[in-house]
Amino acid sequence: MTLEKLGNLDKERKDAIINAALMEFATKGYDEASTIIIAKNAGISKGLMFHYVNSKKDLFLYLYDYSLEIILDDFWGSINMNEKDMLVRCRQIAFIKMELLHKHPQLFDFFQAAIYTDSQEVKIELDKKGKDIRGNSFHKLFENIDETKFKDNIDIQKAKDLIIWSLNGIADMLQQKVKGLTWEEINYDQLIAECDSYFEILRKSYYKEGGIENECDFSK
Amino acid sequence: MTLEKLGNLDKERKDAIINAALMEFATKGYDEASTIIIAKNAGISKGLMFHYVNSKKDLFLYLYDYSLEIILDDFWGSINMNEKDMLVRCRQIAFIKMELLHKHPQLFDFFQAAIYTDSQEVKIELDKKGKDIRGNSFHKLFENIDETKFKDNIDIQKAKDLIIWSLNGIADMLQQKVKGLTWEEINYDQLIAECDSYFEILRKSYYKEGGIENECDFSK
DNA sequence: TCATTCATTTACCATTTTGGTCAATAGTCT
DNA sequence: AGACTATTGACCAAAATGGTAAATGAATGA
Repeated sequence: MTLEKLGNLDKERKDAIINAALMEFATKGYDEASTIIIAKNAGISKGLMFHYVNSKKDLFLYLYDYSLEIILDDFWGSINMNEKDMLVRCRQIAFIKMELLHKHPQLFDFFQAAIYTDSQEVKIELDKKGKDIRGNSFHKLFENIDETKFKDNIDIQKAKDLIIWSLNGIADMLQQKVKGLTWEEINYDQLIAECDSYFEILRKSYYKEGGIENECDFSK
Repeated sequence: MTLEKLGNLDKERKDAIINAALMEFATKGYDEASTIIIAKNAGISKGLMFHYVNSKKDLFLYLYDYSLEIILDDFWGSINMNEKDMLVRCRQIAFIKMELLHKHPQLFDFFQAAIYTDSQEVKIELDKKGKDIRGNSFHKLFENIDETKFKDNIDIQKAKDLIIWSLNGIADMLQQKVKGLTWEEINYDQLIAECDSYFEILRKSYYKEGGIENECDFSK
């Protein structure tokens, strides 16, 4: 979804509209979101806003693509896919996710609202896009992993699953601890330490013993 | 939240109202749900429905308590808390959850809608109740666990966390596989086998070696 | 048969809110 | 001044909402 008129705007106004819309949709959901409030918070009249965006629906879908692009670009720009150690990559993912959450809190809030919206008007098209992402991006995350590090007596694919699920848990925990805090209030070192202690256990659990210290580099 | 008038009704009509309301709220969310549709699907007029339930809000909160009670009773009635083996208990939880999902699909759908509703009208009271449950019930789930089975060189609490997160993943996987299928279409044995292969890995990963066969009883 | 009481319906309401439009205005450049 | 664009805000038709209360129907009892 592209909005020509909005795209050719000075950055300031464009951002004002986008931010106002993100916030409104994030807090109220699609149906309850009011176009007049968006316009007001963007500092323009409703009439002008509808001059830039053809309809509420288009604006919403535009925001979805826009947010997704920013987040995904940021994500794939941050992650080092040369790292073949599954656990180190997981560690990266956990922290990148946390950082993204802090860098773009509105975007994440918007996404949560977008995903759980019931509105028939946008749900179908949202589902379509969602499927693509989960299909495309997710399994890319764990491609090219060095499987020789895993213990021999376990099913490696299933072990990977378990690690991914554990990663989800760790990331959620991080997210909860960080929620609402400012960047300065966070004790980053402590967070890293706690996080690493979990990965340490995962390593002991799923990797072969020996050759640990030198092979597995936990530095970022 | 109790609704006197509704409680003193013949079961048939009461159920009709409850089911109609559950479905409507589940599919549309609180705000979008229409009282007239609920009444119609329950086979009565709107006027009569408002004679039984004072307001839309009361009906919604009543359903929340009602659903929760049914599910929790069923859950705690099914689980064997004498089982001290963490992994066996997890296995129980996974399957009970799956069974509950099949027994009361409407209730789960309703809950999902209820939890993710944005409506200011009910959100506050919902949050209140939600906190109680997570605080009370959840940590009860993993009380009284035999910790001697865990490996000595790892932090047991963290290992428990990792197992719980893995359980979440396993349960979600089960849920997805079972979604939409009828009870007969499900290859239960295969599901159990797959599930157990994950728990097998978890056992190898987090428990001490030896004494496995006889100590860990995977029969239900 | 009539009256009373209950269950139920139906017509109605007051209000709110919505996304979207368009004629009028203000501002800017030549 | 005149031409052109950017911007406003009053206005709309329509829907749909939760809730009410008078009217109707059914059942009971004398």
